[in-house]
Amino acid sequence: MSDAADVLIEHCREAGQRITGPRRIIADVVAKADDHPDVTEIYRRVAAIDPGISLSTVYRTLKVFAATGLVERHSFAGGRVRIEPASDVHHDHLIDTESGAVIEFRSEEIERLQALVARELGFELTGHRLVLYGRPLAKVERRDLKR
Amino acid sequence: MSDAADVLIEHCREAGQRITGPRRIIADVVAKADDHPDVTEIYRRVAAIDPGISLSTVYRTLKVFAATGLVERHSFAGGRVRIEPASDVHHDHLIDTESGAVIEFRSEEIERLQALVARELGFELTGHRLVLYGRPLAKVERRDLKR
DNA sequence: ATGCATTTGCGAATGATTCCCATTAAAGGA
DNA sequence: TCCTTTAATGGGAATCATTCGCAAATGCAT
Repeated sequence: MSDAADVLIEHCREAGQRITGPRRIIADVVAKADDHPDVTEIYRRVAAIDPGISLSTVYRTLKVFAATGLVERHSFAGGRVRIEPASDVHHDHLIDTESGAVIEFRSEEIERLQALVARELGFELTGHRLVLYGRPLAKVERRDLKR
Repeated sequence: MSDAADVLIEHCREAGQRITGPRRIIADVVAKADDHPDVTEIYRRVAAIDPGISLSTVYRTLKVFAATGLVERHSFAGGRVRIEPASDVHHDHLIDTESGAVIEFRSEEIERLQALVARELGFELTGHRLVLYGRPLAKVERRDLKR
């Protein structure tokens, strides 16, 4: 049981949620995940620890965790939702279109511009979702990397 | 049958696709849509013109149009795909979290920064998806709208 | 007009996610 | 520690969007 999982559990308790066996295990799996797994994959990992835990419970628990802000639910490419433990520092994602790998990044400038754009349109920015899709540059192409 | 629909049809023909009755109607409906309807909504509008057209055909045709670059398929909030006729000028979307309305916008600066960020990470930006979520500012709140 | 490959319609199939509900198990107090 | 209350669980059915399979219909080049 990792420290990060303990943090999840603790927040969960503070949110008035019961701390159950399944939730401990799901928290543990999610806390350890650094690869944005989908729900089915989380279910697999959970089932590897306790095969008795149902898919329904995984879905429900993830929803609870998400509502409490403990995990984020992304829907990158069409279809299934992918999960990542919430981190205090917000970040966006870049998807390697060749390997499917998910790279995290953060750009203060983009963040700032988004809020600005929203305000110009008459809105208070309450959230956003930015996903970049890119093809890895060959080494030779990187030579003229500016800035 | 609008001009825009004719353009769709023409491109479709150039792409080696057969121009059928259903496709004409779907092209017409899509070309007229300025509200990012989902597939079911398009089906409703199509069926209002020719009730014989099946939902499958709508799905298939939209996929063909999308593959040919004639329409874009977004998946904003969880679940269903939403359609919009492709325009030559790229834009992103802001969702009014209170009404669900979709507002289009374009920010050259954000576009530029995205490409820059991607390059810094070692990628050539091939696409992106940016959705802002915002709450409409009350009139009184807008008074100090900067810039 | 004719032949043939594409499309279509319709219903069944899929896949992800949610719902229902009887059973089980936390949490808090006696 | 032992109840009581109430939320959580398991598992299967239900839902929703989307895709498939295939026989019948229809564009389009000849």
